[in-house]
Amino acid sequence: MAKKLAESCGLGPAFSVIGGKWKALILWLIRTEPRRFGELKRLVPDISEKMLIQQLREMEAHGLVHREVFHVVPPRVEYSATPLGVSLDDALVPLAEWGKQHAERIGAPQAAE
Amino acid sequence: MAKKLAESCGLGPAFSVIGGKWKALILWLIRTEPRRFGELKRLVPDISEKMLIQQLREMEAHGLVHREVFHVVPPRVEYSATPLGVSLDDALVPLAEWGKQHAERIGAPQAAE
DNA sequence: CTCGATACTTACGTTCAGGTAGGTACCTTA
DNA sequence: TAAGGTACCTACCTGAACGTAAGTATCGAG
Repeated sequence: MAKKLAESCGLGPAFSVIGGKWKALILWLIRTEPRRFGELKRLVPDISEKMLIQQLREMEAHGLVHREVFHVVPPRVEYSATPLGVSLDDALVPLAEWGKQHAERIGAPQAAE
Repeated sequence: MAKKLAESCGLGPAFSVIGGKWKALILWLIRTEPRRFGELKRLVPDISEKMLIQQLREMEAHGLVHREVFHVVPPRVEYSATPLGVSLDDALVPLAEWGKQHAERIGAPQAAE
């Protein structure tokens, strides 16, 4: 299969883990500090709760995200980046830089601030 | 439209340009040397002709790929990476490295408590 | 005058990521 | 009793991405 080829450049595994519409953004947001579920919802208002949970669960299964539950009166759950998650985010930086530099040249679907 | 997301981390534009199943692989293949259409077909046997042409055209429109036609007896078309394409491929390298290093860990995701 | 090789093009079908809308369970405050 | 906040879960639906298969045009070889 072509997978051999794809894996030869390592992008296959990487994309399988940060691919999709939201994961990179979520990882970026929890990279510096733990975030609560509702906090992430507010930070990414366009995401549905279903997608948010789904992406978080997948990233947790991949070892990128740590989930910590506090059994307190109003439920409290915090998501944070694991070392693996941080390393992935680091690997994403050059790509993000490239995107920033060439955003205009591309018909960027990126909302300006 | 989602504004701010102050962390508009440039990944949007980047992903819009190398996202999808095949583009990164194609870029990788034409990065070092020009490749003919049929050659790419052979190098990526799992891709359909339709997808190959489609991805190449989109990348050409984004300025990542240069297309050169030779009006010869059996038609000959060569695709090569533009400087922009090369710069994108460079930005992809750390991600590819990450993918290589953690390929196995991802293949077998473990849920730890 | 058909065959194979080139590089596409087109119509149609399927799959799946992502979106919508509602519900659950718990506790607190009033 | 009811409203409101937390963090989820579930079924259903849509649309774009992706795939399949066939057709087009040109030419030289046989």
